[in-house]
Amino acid sequence: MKLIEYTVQKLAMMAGISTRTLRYYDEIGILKPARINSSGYRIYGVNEVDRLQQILFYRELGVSLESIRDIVADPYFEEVKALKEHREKLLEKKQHLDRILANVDKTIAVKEGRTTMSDEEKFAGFKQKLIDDNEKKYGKEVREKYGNEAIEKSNSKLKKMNQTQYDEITKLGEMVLETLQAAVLTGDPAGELAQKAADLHRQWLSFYWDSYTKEAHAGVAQMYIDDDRFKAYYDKNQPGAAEFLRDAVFIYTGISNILR
Amino acid sequence: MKLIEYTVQKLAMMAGISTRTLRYYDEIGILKPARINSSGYRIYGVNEVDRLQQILFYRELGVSLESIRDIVADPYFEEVKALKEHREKLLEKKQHLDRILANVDKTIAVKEGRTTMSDEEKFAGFKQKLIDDNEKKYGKEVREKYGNEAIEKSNSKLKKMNQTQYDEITKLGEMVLETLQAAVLTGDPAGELAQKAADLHRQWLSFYWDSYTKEAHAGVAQMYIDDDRFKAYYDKNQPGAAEFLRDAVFIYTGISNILR
DNA sequence: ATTGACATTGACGTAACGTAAAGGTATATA
DNA sequence: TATATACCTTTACGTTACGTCAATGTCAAT
Repeated sequence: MKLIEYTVQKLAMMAGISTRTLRYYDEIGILKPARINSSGYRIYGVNEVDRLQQILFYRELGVSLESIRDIVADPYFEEVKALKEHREKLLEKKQHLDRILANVDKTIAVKEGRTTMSDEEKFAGFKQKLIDDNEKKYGKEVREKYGNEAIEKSNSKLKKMNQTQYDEITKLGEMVLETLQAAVLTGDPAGELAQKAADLHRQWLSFYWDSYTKEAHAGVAQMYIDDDRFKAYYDKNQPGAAEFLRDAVFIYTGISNILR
Repeated sequence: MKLIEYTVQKLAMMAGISTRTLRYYDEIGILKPARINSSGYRIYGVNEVDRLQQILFYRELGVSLESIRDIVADPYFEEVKALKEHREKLLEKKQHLDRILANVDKTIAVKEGRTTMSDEEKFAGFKQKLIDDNEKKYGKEVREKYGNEAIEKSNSKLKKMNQTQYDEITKLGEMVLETLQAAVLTGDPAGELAQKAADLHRQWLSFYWDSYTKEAHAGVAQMYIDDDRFKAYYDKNQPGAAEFLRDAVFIYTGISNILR
């Protein structure tokens, strides 16, 4: 069995990256060479090839190099599990592209006079970060407002979150919006769809909160009505959506009219 | 008809970007506000909404802001045509994701012991830029070596190339490689597949050259054999691929043995 | 010995913003 | 009218992930 080794140019060319990138990766400790030969050259082996592959998968998914380093250097890093997560995330990325493609198609239809489109709709597919950004910005304010101690601990939990979990939140946030939109059309906040939206909303919030309580959930939902920033956001696509979500959550939690 | 206007936060929130991004886009001239009100606030209108949408489509495709500015600011910019190009490029991006997904799937199979994979294969999907990078690096050298005057003009043509055309080259380069690999298996440089590879190769080169000549084409193919950089690159996946491509091109051009 | 390809380190620069400070403006409320 | 809050501005510094270049050492072929 011949031991295959690569210098920087060979590995870079094989992987489709620059030699500069390999040196940078050595420098920041994300991909160290197997050894340094007597001339001072970096020599990479099969283990480094496999790690570079993983790095490139994560990079493709937009993960920062710092995060990638923390992930792949973990002694408990499980390669196959990571690969399966890559797979999921890549499929989500494809769905994201589909949403943008749908946007392009609709925009073409608009320009050709076949249909119309709100200014909001023109940015469909570009806003997935918005909902969780809102929670990041206002979540603390909610907790201060409603004085729930369990929720106060959410900052430490948020910091432990890696990119994969972050993406999970993104997906959940989208599902909340989509389900909510469909549920509003039913007009029934106690109905199956509305209760599903409320449950998804709970799941989404649970990423930020160390522990979940129905009171806090209901409090957040009420804030959507009381606070024009949230109300405007949810109502932009569908008038009444914020109020509907509030009603659905009240029914879901069994808590209503207490917070007014 | 009420005239809709947006300040930075409203437009940014709607588009899923930051207010900082909008100010930056104003600064670099890619998206100027419709007007500045008496307080000095940026006010955007429907035209700016549409332009921002186009900017975000291009950004999604990885086009630099400088290029985007040149494209959208062109008086002859055709919106619908651009949208249709976005569509094509997005579909290609999906195909790129499919290649990476296939790579992930195969890598999982390897780790689970179901199949094997070369080091080269481990980077499938990450190398689309490599071939045209090679031409960029060595193309001028070829022209100096063979003294073809028509080819000397390729620098000016290359500079006029926009991102869409650049991506077109990428796609063609891939097709050359794929077709070449299949053709080598036939063992017949005069066969249909081999001649297709030679033709794709010609198309790819034609992006760089103002005018095509058979002599220059044959010269490049011969260089693949004479120059270890090219030979090593093409032979890495399949031993003999560089020589096979040389033979196929000689037959395609009807020029052989002249350049030796 | 010479030449060309490949390696090293060190260093500067860049694209595309994120973040923060200082200060002005708009709006609602007491 | 005063105050508080949200929003706006400009200025300026910092960050991430490299690209580019210079100076110099190493390897292999002639």
